[in-house]
Amino acid sequence: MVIKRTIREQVTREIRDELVTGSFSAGQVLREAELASRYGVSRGPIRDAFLQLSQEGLLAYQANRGVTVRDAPHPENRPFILSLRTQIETWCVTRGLAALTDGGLAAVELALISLESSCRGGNVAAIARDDMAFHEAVLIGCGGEEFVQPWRQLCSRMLLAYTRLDDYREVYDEHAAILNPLRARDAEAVNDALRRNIA
Amino acid sequence: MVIKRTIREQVTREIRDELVTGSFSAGQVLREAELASRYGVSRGPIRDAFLQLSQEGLLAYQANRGVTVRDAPHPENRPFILSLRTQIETWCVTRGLAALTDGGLAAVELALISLESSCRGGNVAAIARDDMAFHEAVLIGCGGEEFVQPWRQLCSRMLLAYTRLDDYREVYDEHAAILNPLRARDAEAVNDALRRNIA
DNA sequence: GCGGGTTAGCTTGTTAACAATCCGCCCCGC
DNA sequence: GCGGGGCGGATTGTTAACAAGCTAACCCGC
Repeated sequence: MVIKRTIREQVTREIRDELVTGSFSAGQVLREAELASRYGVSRGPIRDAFLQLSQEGLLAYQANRGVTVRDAPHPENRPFILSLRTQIETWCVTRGLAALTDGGLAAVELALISLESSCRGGNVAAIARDDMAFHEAVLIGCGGEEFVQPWRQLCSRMLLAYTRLDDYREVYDEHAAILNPLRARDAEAVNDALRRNIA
Repeated sequence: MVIKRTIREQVTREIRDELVTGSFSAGQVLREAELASRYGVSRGPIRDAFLQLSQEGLLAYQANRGVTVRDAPHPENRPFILSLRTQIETWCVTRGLAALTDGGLAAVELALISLESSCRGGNVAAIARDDMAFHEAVLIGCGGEEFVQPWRQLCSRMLLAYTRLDDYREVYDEHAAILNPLRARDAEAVNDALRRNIA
């Protein structure tokens, strides 16, 4: 089944992937018209994507002057950002794991399958996307919908420094280690695995 | 001096104010055309505003089905959200207060003046706006630009439950109590005042 | 009466043209 | 040579028309 998406969503995802894989260099100015012709669409959806990616922290927006590619968070700040991210995930698990439904668990399992396939393929952008999607599935499964948006914002800019891709196998293993205690509803074990994966 | 802004920014602010003051009820569907004619602009900027406010967590966006007004965070989650917010602010102060420039301090002072005026006027939306602007000025003054966006996302949805407005005077006093130790570059005292204000 | 398909309308998504703004360059006066 | 004003190209901001999708009411067969 091919998922029908709006052009804005496709374009946003394309640009985000290019940003994560480093196709654009930090500080570079992105022109609406250029990307519009590259993707074969009009400037409207490109503008929407720029606006959204600015909110995600990947682009910096200035009125009448376009958007520039942002840099990864300052190295000094990264541990703190990861700490906030960890707190959100573990807090949601602690509070909501007991209420995880079979459907929620299935969503996490699907995310892991997709991640495995991406790791095999070695596509950096896909791995980064599936990595986040996995954690997001855990969050939502544990009733943390409220935290998805701020959580995503904390994560996305860190993706500009997504460097742990020397060993794809390890990425998969770490997430598999999260899924197992999840099945057993063992919150403490899940949180330990989460901390190991994020840190 | 009248600040020249783009229509999108004006409209975004107007709608945000209406959301904060409760002009729209949670769950209500907002129609692009209706707001466009109300503000006398075309649908374009309204769409942009919807997209941005969805990212801020005030609206829920569904493709082809428009946006609905979101509710304030679940009461159970609020203390944790406030905790995250407090951590960001105090961490930035601890790390960056020493580097606060005179210009940065002046920005905070200006924000306090604006807040005082809004408290006098009793305009809820303006108070909420200036309240956030004050904290944002502190963040930026302490070199926390990197955290402004996630911080803002944590705050904005809490504004849907902005209920401490029975005593405007107290709002002002609490912020004045933050500014004083800021002048003296006393990080610990600033953080204490911040915690008292946020909690 | 009831269920399913169809259609009409309303709403959002996309496009391309037009307006406003910005930036760099050149020219002119000094 | 140097600084300021303004001109021109390029880019973003806004608009209105058009396309696509969803919703709900209606009709028809059973």
